Amino acid sequence: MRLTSKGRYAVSAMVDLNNQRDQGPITLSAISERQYISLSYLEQLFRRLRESGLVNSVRGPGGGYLLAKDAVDISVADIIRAVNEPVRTTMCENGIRGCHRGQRCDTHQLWESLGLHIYRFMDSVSLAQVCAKDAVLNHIQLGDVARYLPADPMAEGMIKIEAIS
Amino acid sequence: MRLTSKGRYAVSAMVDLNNQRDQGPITLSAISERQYISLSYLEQLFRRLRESGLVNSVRGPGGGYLLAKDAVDISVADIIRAVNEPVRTTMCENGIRGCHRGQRCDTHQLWESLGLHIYRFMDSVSLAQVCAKDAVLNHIQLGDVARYLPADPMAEGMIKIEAIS
DNA sequence: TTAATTCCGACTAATTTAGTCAAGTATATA
DNA sequence: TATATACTTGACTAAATTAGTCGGAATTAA
Repeated sequence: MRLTSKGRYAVSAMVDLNNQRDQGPITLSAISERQYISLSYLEQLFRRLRESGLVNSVRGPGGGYLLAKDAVDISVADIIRAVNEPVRTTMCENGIRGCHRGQRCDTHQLWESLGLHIYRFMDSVSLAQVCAKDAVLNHIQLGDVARYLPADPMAEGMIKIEAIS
Repeated sequence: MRLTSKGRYAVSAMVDLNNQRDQGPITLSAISERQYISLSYLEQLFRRLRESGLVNSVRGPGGGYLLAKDAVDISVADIIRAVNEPVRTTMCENGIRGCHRGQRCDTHQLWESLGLHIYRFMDSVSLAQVCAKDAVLNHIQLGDVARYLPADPMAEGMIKIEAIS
């Protein structure tokens, strides 16, 4: 999980796309103007968003981009994952096994787990939640981070998140 | 909040430091060997960790680094924040007000809020939690992400996290 | 005094981010 | 059909960040 301004750009663009979803296909130049992101850079980002199945494209005049699914089914993590390269594991050559110099990297699983947590958290925030607050309050309330649940509750213990205020 | 392998290195080093805390000051070369991080790069990272008050240094032979506070009082976010440059806000020139070209950047507060969430989550995981599981299971259980609370519960609503399994 | 070790600044290389450019291809519409 | 619109693609560049390297200076235990 990488978190840089690249992901920020992508999230901003997707928010824009969803906010304008009644207008039919949205052109990148329109997004470019509203979000102050260069058209060419948006082209790069949307190539990836399309390849990840998050947006559909319509070519020709009147064309543009549309969300491929409902905003409640798109998480912030989906968007960030789409535009980022897969994380380069600098410390470990292979995946979860066999770390470099033939020795076990004893912090590998540790970071894997921590990364998983962050990932799940980001996956718990949907584009719809982000957009709703953007439109209404321009601000996300903590209480709206609905549920933060592991894919298999039995596997690793389970956390319940409740808004209590 | 930026999340790259730089932060990973720093967290790994801090985990190592805490795991060896009974041994007195720990030299960077020892950490370098155990964690496969170059000594010079560790020097860069520890300069920042020291400036942020997360570690104390002891110079001269027998010297090295020690955690400046108890591991329960150091969050993963503290560590990552320490080694990273302050985030460059590419889209907005000033802080929370006055975005570029004189116009209001309508996704600024949005991302501020989302970033705040991620931040708080990372702040809820302490080095001690990370280390405990590293030593025993080499794995963090979800149920151990103890509390995820805003600094001022009244300000923005409040979330309670409970392990329920 | 000597060796171990942190401290510090300047430098470099690799990678990623951000952005440009110059072509294409598809298609609605005049 | 012609044309303008808009996506698609690949190659390229510049800036920033990451991940180091290097050489020395300061500190201090032995």
